[in-house]
Amino acid sequence: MLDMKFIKENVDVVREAIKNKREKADIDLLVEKDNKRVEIVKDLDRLRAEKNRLSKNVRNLRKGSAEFTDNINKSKEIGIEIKELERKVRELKDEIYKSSLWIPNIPHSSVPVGDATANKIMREWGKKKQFGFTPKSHVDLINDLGLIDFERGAKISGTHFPCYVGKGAKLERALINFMLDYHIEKQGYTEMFPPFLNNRETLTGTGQLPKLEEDMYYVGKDDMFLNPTAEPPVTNFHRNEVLNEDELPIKYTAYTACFRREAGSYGKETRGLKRVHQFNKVEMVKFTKPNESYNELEKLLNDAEDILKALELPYRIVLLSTGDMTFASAKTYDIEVYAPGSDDYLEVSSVSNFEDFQARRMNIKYKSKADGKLHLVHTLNGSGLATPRTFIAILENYQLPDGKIKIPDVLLPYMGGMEIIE
RNA sequence: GGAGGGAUGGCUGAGAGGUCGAAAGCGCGCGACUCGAAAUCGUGUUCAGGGCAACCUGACGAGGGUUCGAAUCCCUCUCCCUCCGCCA
Repeated sequence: MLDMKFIKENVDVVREAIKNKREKADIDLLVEKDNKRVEIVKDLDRLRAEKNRLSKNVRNLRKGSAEFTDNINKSKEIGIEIKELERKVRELKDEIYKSSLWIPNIPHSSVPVGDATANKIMREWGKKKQFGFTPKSHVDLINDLGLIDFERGAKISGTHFPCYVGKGAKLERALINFMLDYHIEKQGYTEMFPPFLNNRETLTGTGQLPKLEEDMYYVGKDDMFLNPTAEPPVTNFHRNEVLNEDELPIKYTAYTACFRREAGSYGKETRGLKRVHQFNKVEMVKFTKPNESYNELEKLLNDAEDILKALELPYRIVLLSTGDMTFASAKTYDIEVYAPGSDDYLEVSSVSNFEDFQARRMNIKYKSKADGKLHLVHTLNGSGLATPRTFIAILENYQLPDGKIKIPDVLLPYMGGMEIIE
């Protein structure tokens, strides 16, 4: 959510952002409504002031006197008028609030304008491995080695709900634990293990709602949603709080299962692990002071990259264009890992600065020592990393000529001594 | 699911129809003391809207009601806590 004052003073900037982000929102109607609101509030304030004067004065009047009854009658009349205006203001505020939830965040000036083709590759890391043979796809490796049972996963739940088995399950768990430990021990994040079900307020706070309601799994009986990423529960941890400036930046990391309908996004990614309804992800979330958030964004990106470096997987950093980034983000980097089996780059992480967009929705502030006032914090998050495509990258990059998989060195302690998956 | 208790400023916690935006303590800011710090003393410190200065208005979980006047009385809802039951 944007500040209404800012919107009114920068209508063109907001309009441009809506256009560049391919969103639809009637900014003119919103501004008109808020102007109307202000007009009514002015009338209301005037009436209230008058009524307060009368109420104070009534005690100086002799009970039963003409002035006394006159005062009370006038006060009652004004009271009726006030109630009517209050009702109007409440309605308007409600409409304004609901509309403003559909105004996207404004992209940072460093973000390229355009659709996905305007995305900018910032840098690449690592060397693509040269195989002396034709590398297999992860689907074949998974099936040949029996790491994931897609058919039985579909039997249990439905298609695109993979069921990891045996060494596959172990590798998945190793990956999660390795990433968590890395963020906690090497990068100073505080571990969190949040609930997987989120209420509406939580998902509105981080901006998934109202826009993405159809993309989430909904538990109607309790009006809750399975979390699509750890971002909502972890960021909302501090909803409606005033944070201590000395504690900023606050850094959390959390593993959660993530649930997404992925409606209408099939095509050629119907097989394997590239796009699934339930997957595992380790997420990092930061709360920072406003002037530090872009510096923290770069650090967050580096923290995510460190995981791929430790796993020795080649990747590249992509700066997303205005049309490709999410509703709430001001600037987003994607990290794409190289998968030789399909000779393709796969998105494994998305690292974003939301500035104060989410904080305003969630009402998260800190008290500044500089001016003694409350200010909204900036929130950031990044995956570190999503496991399915990391899993793919490990299999495809670490496959041996005989179809076995060599375990990356950093995962060895988590694999109970297993060095080769066969 | 049943029975009680509660929701007040950054935090803890008083207040029980007008003198309450709200005692006190903590925290924080500023000043004094100090080589410096701690401690101590003094002093300041809620948030939001409108003019954007004086000032006006609103907010004591949310909404509604009673009253000239509500943090304070009544109703509805939400959330939290305790006990019992149920499930694990």
